[in-house]
Parts: sequence; C-alpha cells; structure tokens
Amino acid sequence: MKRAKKQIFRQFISSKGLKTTRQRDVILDAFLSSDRHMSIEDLYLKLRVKNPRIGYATVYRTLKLFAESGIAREIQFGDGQTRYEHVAEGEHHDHLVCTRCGAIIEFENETIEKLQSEVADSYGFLIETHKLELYGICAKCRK
Amino acid sequence: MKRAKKQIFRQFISSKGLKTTRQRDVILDAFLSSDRHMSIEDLYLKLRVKNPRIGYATVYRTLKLFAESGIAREIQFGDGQTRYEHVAEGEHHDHLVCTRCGAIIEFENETIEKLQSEVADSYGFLIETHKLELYGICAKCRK
DNA sequence: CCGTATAGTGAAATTCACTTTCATTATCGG
DNA sequence: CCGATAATGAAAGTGAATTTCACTATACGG
Repeated sequence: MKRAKKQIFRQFISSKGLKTTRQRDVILDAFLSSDRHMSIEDLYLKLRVKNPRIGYATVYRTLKLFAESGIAREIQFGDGQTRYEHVAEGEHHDHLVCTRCGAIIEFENETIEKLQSEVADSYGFLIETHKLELYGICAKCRK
Repeated sequence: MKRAKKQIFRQFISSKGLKTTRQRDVILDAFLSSDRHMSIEDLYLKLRVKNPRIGYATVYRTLKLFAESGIAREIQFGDGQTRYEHVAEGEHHDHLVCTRCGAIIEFENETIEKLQSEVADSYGFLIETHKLELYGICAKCRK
C-alpha cells in the first residue's frame, strides 16, 4: 500500500521531469505513516521534530504535488485549514466530523451516491466531484 | 416572508440587549432582497452604491448577527469566500455548484437525508448539521 | 426632553493560512 | 565532474476575515 503510493509518486515525479530530493522522500514517508487527515501545519510540525531544517513552503509544495500525483486529496472541513487525506485507488468516501473532539470518521454509501447522480441528472448537471459531510457529536463524546 | 425575518431579527436584537441602527436596517433590507448566496464582499459592494459611508466591518459584523439570529447561514464552496444564504423556516437544502460559471442550484432530497441519518446512527453519531455539495458542470454550460 | 451608560460604526491595523519570490543549493543526464 | 534545470528555505506578499480604537449613535431612567 505504502509501497504502491511511493511507486506512483516516483512515477509522477519522473514523468514531469521533476527531481527526487531528500525532502520529498522524508515528507512522503511522514505523510504515509500519518493520520489520514493532516493539515500542512500538522505535517510540518511533525517533520520539524526530526528535520529541523525543513521549510514550511517545501511541505506545502510537496503536499500539492501529492494531490497532483493522485496519492492525496485536499479536503476542507470549514475550520479554515486545508487538510490532505490519503487516496485509495478507486475508492470514495465521505465524512462524519465530530464538532466536539475533531474526530473524523469515514464512510461509504452506494445508495447515497446513486441518489446524487439521479438528482444531478434531473437538473442536466454533470457531476465532477462531490462533498458530503455530517457534522455532529461522535459516539465517544456522547457518553 | 421578509416581514417574518425582519421580525425574527428584531426580536433577536432586543433579546440580546443590542441596538437597532440605520446600518442594520439597510443591510437587512439589502440582504433580504438579494441573491440567495451572497459573500460579504458582494453585499458590501451592493450597499456601497446607495450608502457610500457604510463600512466593510459593519457588513461583516451584521452578517454574523444574521447567522446568529437564525435568518442566515454561512456556507463555503471552497473558493475562499464565505457566503451567506437565507434560511427558510424548517427547510433544508443542498447545492449543485457549477465549476464553470459559478451558478448555484439548490435541491432537496428526503431519501438522501434519511440515509444520512441511518449512516450516522450506525456509528452512534448524532448529526447536528450536514453539508452536501455536488460540483460539476451545469446544464447551461454543457450546451 | 436630557444626560449618560452602553453599544455600534468606520478606518485602519492585525491575523491567519496560504502562496510567491528570490538567492542559494542540489540533482542528474551527459 | 559540468552545467542546465529544478528544489529549497527564508522572507515577503496576498486576500479574506477579524479586531482595535477613537468617535458616534441609541435608548433607558430620570
């Protein structure tokens, strides 16, 4: 899984005539072994511990590259921070976001997706992407 | 309808010990007689035409009050601008957002809402709000 | 009405989260 | 190893949102 993503990214880099660098390797490792939803800041701080000389701009640019290469996706939960989540081949999921503790739970629902297409069709609208988020209190916080 | 919202806002203002001002009246009128999805900037510019002395900060603060009072809701479509939409009593709708021309179409779908609740239940999650947006190309732009 | 305590306003400054610039450094094909 | 080209990090720049502050307006309690 990690191996596969590294492979995809490596391919992307070389196909674009870009270069492999120590920073990109380090950032990719950190990203792949992290939480599924990291902001630039999160990842930057995590990296700083072992790589004090890495720059915020580099993390920022590298995450953009991850998104471009297809191994990551930008998401926003309306808290002002852009997050990057891992993309699994062919899979799509939506989110439950706990407004109390910030926990993010992923889910998939075929039927909802199908209904979305129907709605779009009825308006002659062509869906490119969609976003479905349910905000509320997670099981843990409800106890 | 407009009358009802003005009433609600008036009530909110007085219940909080706030004051009625010329600016708030003007901004409320402009908001109620506008597009359903206005950014602060949009409304500010619209207001400036007839009220050159009104400040951006006042529009910003007043829109926040509208949201607090329940007559408006903040929404974000990921273009970096916060928008405010009218809230109709008890009604909820989702959006189709055209990535080409920016058009916003509203829709409602009972079944999708029901499925969302089921998903949330299965995770022991209590939904407070949700957000469903379909991004793509609208019928007009597809022609 | 009038005075006054309190809230509101507008201009400008600040914050926040990126995003870009630029001088310097690193990569890599030949 | 060279040289062309890309990458990096620090710092500056952006754009929208938010706050500050001196001044003004509102609305009770006489």
